[in-house]
Amino acid sequence: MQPENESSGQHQRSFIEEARRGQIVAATIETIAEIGYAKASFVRIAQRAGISPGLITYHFAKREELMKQVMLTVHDSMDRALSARGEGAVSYQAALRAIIEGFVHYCADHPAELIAISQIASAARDAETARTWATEQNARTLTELEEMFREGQDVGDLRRFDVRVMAVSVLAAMEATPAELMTRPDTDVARYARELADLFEHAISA
Amino acid sequence: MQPENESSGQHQRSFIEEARRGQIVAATIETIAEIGYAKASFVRIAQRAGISPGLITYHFAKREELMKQVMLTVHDSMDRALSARGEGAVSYQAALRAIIEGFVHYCADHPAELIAISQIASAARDAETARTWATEQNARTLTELEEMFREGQDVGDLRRFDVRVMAVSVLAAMEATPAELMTRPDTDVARYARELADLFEHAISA
Amino acid sequence: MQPENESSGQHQRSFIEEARRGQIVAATIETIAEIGYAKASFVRIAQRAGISPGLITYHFAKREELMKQVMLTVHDSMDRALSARGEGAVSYQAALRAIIEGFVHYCADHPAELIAISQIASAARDAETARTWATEQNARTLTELEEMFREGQDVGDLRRFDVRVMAVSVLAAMEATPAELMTRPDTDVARYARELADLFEHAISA
Amino acid sequence: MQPENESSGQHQRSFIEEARRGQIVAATIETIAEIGYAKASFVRIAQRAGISPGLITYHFAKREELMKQVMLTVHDSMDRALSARGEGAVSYQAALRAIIEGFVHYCADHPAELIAISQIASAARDAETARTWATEQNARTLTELEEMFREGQDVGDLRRFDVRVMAVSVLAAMEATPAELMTRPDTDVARYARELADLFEHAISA
DNA sequence: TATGAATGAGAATTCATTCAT
DNA sequence: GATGAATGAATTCTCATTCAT
Repeated sequence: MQPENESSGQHQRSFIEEARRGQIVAATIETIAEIGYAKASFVRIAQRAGISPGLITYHFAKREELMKQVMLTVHDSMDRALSARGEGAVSYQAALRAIIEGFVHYCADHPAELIAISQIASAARDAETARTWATEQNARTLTELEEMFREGQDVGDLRRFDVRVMAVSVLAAMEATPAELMTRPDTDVARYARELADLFEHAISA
Repeated sequence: MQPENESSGQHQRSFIEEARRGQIVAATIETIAEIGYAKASFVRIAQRAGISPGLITYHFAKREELMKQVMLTVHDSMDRALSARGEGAVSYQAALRAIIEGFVHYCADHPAELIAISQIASAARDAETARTWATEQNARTLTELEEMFREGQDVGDLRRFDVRVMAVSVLAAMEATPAELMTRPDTDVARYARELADLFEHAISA
Repeated sequence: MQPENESSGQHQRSFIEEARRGQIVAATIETIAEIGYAKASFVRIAQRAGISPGLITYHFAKREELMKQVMLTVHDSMDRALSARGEGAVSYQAALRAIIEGFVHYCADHPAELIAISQIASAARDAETARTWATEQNARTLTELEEMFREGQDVGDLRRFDVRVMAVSVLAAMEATPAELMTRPDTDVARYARELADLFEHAISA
Repeated sequence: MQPENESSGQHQRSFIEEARRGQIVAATIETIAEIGYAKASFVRIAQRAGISPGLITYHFAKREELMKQVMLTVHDSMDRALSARGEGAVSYQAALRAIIEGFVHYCADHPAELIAISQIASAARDAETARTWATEQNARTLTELEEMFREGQDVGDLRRFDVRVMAVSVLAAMEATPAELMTRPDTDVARYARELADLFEHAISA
């Protein structure tokens, strides 16, 4: 059992512990990407990490905790990557383009991460909290997109359309990217990103 | 001995056998929709169908085969529903609209089916062939869409865009529908369908 | 998974199922008696019963259920043995004597059963419900003894003493019997029973 | 290397070592009393003591040794408490009363200790030697009681009864006290002690 | 055809104990 | 003396699949 600080909740982690957790998370991502969530047992993950299965439980009290950490880690990494691009967009069209192109490029650069979180998100087994978190995260993203579209409509930059439908479709199209890039590894990523942004630029503009 | 239900042998099925298979498939769909793929064990499915677990194996040599049959059955049902609407479209825009609206309405009318196939498609456990088949089916659908778009561009009805990106996005947006309808049960389906079609009409038109 | 009838709760058991359950309960009693509760794993119990460990889970959904069934089975057997003796006691002293002597003789005849339930009752692991049930059963027994003593006092047959203390002590003394008989296998059981009854006859009589 | 803490070697313990052992024993008692023997892992005990799990093994070569030390410590504490009361008993009845009342009051004053040793005594896991020692200790106590009763009978102060049965029953009734006090926290301890002593005074007197 | 008892190969999880630091 | 990361064996439980009936 891990010395989880019951009171405050967080338990100050040592350097070595943080490193192990990172290593385990990385091994989990790779394993899921390679053999799929359902076959990604602790034994398999541990083999890849070169540790004993028990050590995973030592660092992550439950399988759920590990999976949630994978989610958090990947989303965090993605957020950092996207926020860099998002700065300084001069129009609603440009802002959406930044989001879409940023996401596509992130997918191209981190395929395993994307596969992992998508599989965890749709896994039924020992991923309840991770899935819940992902759902909430998704809801937040949708709300932000809706808000952006609504603003654009209010100032007259965007045509009148159902902002919810648009937001859902944009997100769906972005999330289809990893599978597409995996299916067709020769895809010209920059072009794909540009075309996807073009598509929705036409869809939102008057 | 069992009926050989593999590819080559094919084995002419009796009426009662066909009926049982249909019953089992239906019970599988309901079970997955209700408790999720991971918990949909043979015992659970058999309970719902009112039969013994052994009988499932008798009719479907492997779990995979059952799941693949679920996929085939649902897609077949969906194809029949869509082809009815698709007839007599007078433009590429109208044809796409027929597909999109048909799909959305199908989702609203058959939620369990959609949940089932989406869970099977993203399950790694004992769904290899089903997933492979779904992937191929997806590829066929994409190709058809691409072809349609290309024709529209060639005759000058549609603007120049990357037909692959468009096809992937259309499919992704459609497949996001079931989750959206589940999350927001009060959605006005007809309006959602119309708006989604509008979106892509703007995206493809010059 | 076992076809546990969720609605009514009970699930009509077949003859063969009942037989297996009985066999597993018997093997559990023997195993606990021999190597102790904590070492009585499913593997050990199954070995003794000559079945596979999985079969135990098949018949008893949780370890707890098995342990509770052991409790119920033993108490039921004991009740049948005691009620035979209890009939026709002509005084409060005689009634208590019947209980005490009956219990002691049962201990002598079924040592393994007694060891098993005592270990389960004091086990912390996967015996929550069984322990709870035993506690309640104990409480009921104590209440019955108290009631009997109170009546005897009211009619003037018994001296005035704290009925609770007496009930607790009688029960404790009886439950100490199995360990004593185990420690000293040469004990003259009939004499032991008689002496124990004598002891409490002196204790309760004026 | 560790301090040899086995029988023969014995190893003169330093002050700090003695202090640590005492601290660990105390933490063990508290932990078992609070969460039960089965859940009282080294990690839990160490948390309560504010030390690392490894340190427990450092001071107690095996888990068994720790549990035995708990037994020894509690019994020692109890012996000191009882011997104070036992001085100056002027009759066999008075001597027995001193023992019984002393024990009951000790139970009321040190509930955690009693819970701990009773759980250890009935635990099968890693408590073999502790249990063995407790059994022997019990045997010694029984022998002393028997001896006392025999003397009383020889001088004619006590009636003729089976001294073994009486000793076993007295001990059993005493050992039932902690559970009773736990079940009924409002019990008047002094009264309970007096009544229990009364009970056996009647049982042994002519 | 159909049953359902039985198997056996995993799965996650727990934890005393070890050992490099 | 003390730490705490790491191990590895053991545990219960799940379930597709088999097979005697």
